[in-house]
Amino acid sequence: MPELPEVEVVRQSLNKKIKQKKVKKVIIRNRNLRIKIPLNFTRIFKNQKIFKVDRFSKYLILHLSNKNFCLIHLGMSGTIHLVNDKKKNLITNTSFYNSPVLPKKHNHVEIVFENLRIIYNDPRRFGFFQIIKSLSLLKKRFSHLGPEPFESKFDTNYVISFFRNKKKNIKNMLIDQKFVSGIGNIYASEILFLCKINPNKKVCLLKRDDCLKIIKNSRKILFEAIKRGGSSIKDFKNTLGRKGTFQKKFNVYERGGMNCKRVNCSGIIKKKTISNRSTFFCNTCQNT
DNA sequence: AAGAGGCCCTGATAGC
DNA sequence: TGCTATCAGGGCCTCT
Repeated sequence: MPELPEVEVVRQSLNKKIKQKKVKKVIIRNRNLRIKIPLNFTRIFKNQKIFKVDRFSKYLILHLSNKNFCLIHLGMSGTIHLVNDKKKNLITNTSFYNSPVLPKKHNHVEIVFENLRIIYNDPRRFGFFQIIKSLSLLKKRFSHLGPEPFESKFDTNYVISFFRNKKKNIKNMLIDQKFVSGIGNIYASEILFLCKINPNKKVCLLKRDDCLKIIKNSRKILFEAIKRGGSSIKDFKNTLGRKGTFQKKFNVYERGGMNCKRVNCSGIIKKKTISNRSTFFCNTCQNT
């Protein structure tokens, strides 16, 4: 579910709440995630301070005072809930996907602090926790990933040379984390709409100007999405939880059959499955 | 060897 | 009301 902007919103919220806090204990409710939580997992956290909460791409990184790093990936359905233990069961000012009511099913991990705990919930179990022992191993862990859109390394030279001789379509390329990290299925469609590039276009056919637009609009979309607290697709019944509002700004995603929002364009938004992922685009202004 | 497709898993929704 | 089929924001593995 979460792409870079949603993970960043969670990071900001977590960092605010648990930075410099000492872990009292970790409770494993269900070890079964994409990577099974190891038996020694709780021991590594015991009495450690969380230096800070970082992020790379769609991965959260907890910096522990014993120099270990804890990666958290939310997969498709992972959510992190902050619970204020002082006021029993009241969820505090929460991070991104929180509902004001604590989920009863699919809680996997609880990290307990003084008067506060975070609860990881994940119905589909595509997310995971992973301990990384050192900074060099952390770098190694991410070595297969391309730069984030915001990095200066993600420039025209990089994009042009990456696209050379590649027959992949641009939609699949944008969600390929080896090319660029953090863009997922929603934002790929939104970025290409701003670029006026057809998602089926083979990347080797893109011009220098197209590459420039891709860089510019990737940054623009992700930046705007973060600013608006991310995108919330499914509307939960509870309305008190804090949600993102960027879904209101979608030009194409989930707008199949509707009119194109671009001024002076009379096109209709099409939904097309590309490599088993739904893709949305305007059949008129994204015709190149 | 690049690129497409299947699969991991549960829940919500649509259609009968 | 209850069945079945389809789909969902990620990433890894396998096959061609």
